[in-house]
Amino acid sequence: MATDPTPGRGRAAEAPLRDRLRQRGRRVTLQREAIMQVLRGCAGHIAADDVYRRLREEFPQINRSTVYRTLHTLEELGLVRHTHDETGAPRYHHAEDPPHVHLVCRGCGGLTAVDELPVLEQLVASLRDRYGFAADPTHFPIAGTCAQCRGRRG
Amino acid sequence: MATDPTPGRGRAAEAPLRDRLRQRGRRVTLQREAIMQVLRGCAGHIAADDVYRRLREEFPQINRSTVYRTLHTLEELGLVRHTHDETGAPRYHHAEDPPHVHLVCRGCGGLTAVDELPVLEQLVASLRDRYGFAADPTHFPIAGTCAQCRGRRG
DNA sequence: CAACTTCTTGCGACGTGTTGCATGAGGGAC
DNA sequence: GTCCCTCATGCAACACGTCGCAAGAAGTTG
Repeated sequence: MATDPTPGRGRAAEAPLRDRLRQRGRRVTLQREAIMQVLRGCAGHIAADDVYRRLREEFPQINRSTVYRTLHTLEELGLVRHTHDETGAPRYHHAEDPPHVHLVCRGCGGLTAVDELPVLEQLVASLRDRYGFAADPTHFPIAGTCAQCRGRRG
Repeated sequence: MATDPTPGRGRAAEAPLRDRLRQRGRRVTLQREAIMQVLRGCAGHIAADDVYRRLREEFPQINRSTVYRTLHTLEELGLVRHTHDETGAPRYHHAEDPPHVHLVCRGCGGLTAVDELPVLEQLVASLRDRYGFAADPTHFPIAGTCAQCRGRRG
């Protein structure tokens, strides 16, 4: 891939990737830049295979395992994170996306995003006090049954 | 459901399966009984594919998709449940196993089982009040970093 | 017990994710 | 620019999980 001349997404955004790769003795490759580009241009969460499919349109020779391995690498570098959807499948997102918790209904599959919940912070504090455990409650969703599905049958 | 008076694993334990299947117009098959038997004889959580592998020793002709479909069926009947491990992969267990939450460390993979945590109940109550959402905090683990891994690098 | 209905199973193919290995490319030294 | 070392990529094969379909079996009716 050539460098990106587009005005919308400035090339300055690519610096963190190059810097972090070099800091750790890893290499800067076209594939890594392209994959990071997809994550940057993606509003919410995205499945690894969707990243692969998007890239194939532009780079038909790119390999699935390169995409999967690169996502792990970018996560190690702290540029990308993943959470899990309602089935437990991984979903990737840019590391700077604001954190939030998902409530997922096992009846209808409905999703609710929760940005703030004081009790959640109390839970995190309690786990830190009792177990020395630094919890990240955004990594997995919280499963349950939504109001509508509760009303419907139980 | 009939109570099971057998101390070991008596055949009375099979009655709930047959009853529930018939109640819903589903059929009683050897495969279903064998799969339920594996879950009953399994202390903790088990991967679907491990159920399959165990059954193959006794029933070499059994098919992988039968096992997967049957686990879903047994879950519909309320006899089996699944949670998710630290990678998000499903883990099955007998429905009567006592519920608990898993803390999973993303550094070392270490697991801590939490039986009681008052703040967790407050969280469940809060989600019910604010969203009408009946949360099951045992379904997904809580990801984070354990005390040792925090000390090591962070 | 024989016929019939329809649920279940086994099979094959596919989707998503991982791994081992040979080839290819990044980047440092000169 | 060239050499060289090592990392990264592409490929092929595998592991786990799902789906559509035809054959088989559970259970019902007479």
